[in-house]
Amino acid sequence: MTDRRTAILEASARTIARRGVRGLRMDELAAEAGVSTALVYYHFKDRAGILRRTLEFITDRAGRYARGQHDTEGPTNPRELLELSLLLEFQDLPEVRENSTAWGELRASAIFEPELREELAEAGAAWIRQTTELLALAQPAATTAEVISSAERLTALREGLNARRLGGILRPEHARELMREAIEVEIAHLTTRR
Amino acid sequence: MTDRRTAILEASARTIARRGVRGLRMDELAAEAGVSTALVYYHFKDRAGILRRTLEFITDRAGRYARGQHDTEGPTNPRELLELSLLLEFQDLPEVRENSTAWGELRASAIFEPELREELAEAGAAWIRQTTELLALAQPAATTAEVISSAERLTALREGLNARRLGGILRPEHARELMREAIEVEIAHLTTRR
DNA sequence: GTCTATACAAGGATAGAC
DNA sequence: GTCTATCCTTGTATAGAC
Repeated sequence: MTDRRTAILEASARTIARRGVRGLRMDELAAEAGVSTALVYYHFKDRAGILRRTLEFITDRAGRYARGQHDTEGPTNPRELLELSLLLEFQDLPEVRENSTAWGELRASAIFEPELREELAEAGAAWIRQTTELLALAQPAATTAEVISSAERLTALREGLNARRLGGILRPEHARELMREAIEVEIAHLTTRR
Repeated sequence: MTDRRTAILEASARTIARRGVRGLRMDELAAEAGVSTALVYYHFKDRAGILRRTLEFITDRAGRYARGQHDTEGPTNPRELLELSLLLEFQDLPEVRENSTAWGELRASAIFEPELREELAEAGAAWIRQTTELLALAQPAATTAEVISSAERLTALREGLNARRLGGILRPEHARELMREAIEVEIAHLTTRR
């Protein structure tokens, strides 16, 4: 593959997705990456360091992945782009699932690891921004404030549904369906308003 | 207070809310409860045991708390009861905050601790049931299927908003506002339908 | 940059007395 | 039921050679 550093980050995402943040062991991570534990420390200083960098890595990868989708599918209308972007996470592709599992784990653990919070807040804000833009395109008549509120609800719902799906108490198809309906409901709300 | 066993469970909820599941240390828990570590093991067998029982304890306490609210506020209409029940978690009372922080933590860790999943799924289902009932009362004309979907979205949104609030990237008042609007939007949706 | 070997701390769990 | 004392596994981190 690429350089060792990247290999370690990939291994970290994979391991976190499989065992959780609490279950991430430095030696296991090293083995997964095919390097020695010492090298992990050389590149990332300590455990907190890999966590921070892994969150960064996952965020970037999710962004790349989402952008890739948009390009492949060709130009479509805002409404369809919105669905595409909000439903992406619920696809049952291994890579997507790994990313969102790891993401969910890191998000949860950020509550008690202040170091991760800034990165996390930024990623969350970016999601809201992107959703707001697409919603505004889909429904130009609506107030900015209302569009933002809708975007906040949709992204928060997405995370809530994802948490349930990862917990195994909600099937992916059902999550997708609920998400799709929510988009419909919010757009209808923005339409009928005044 | 009551018996030691309960004291340990209370201490566990408190400690998980403060340090997270990952940060829960048997000796710290024991100290918090004012007992020896050995006693914790005597009552709960092992670490997984306290986690399981703490989840159970928190679920019960949340239920008691919610019911208490309803009684105190006196009989109101379904719509108001619905708001009350869905907004309860976002109040900034220490006890409520502790409960929902610990709950969020346990939910997140359940992904990797199958033992917790059953309990968790049941609690989630109970929330959906209760919300469905209140929604159906508030909007008797709607289809059962549609009401259930709305309830699923509202409860998932509640969890998503709560995760953000706990992560410190969403203020409680704003969470409440978004939740309140979501109820409005969903009820409007159920009304206009056919 | 990368490895082998190892020090060292932390934390889960139990034995045995009261 | 409850405590004191302690064991011992597991896991983080570093020293030092290549």
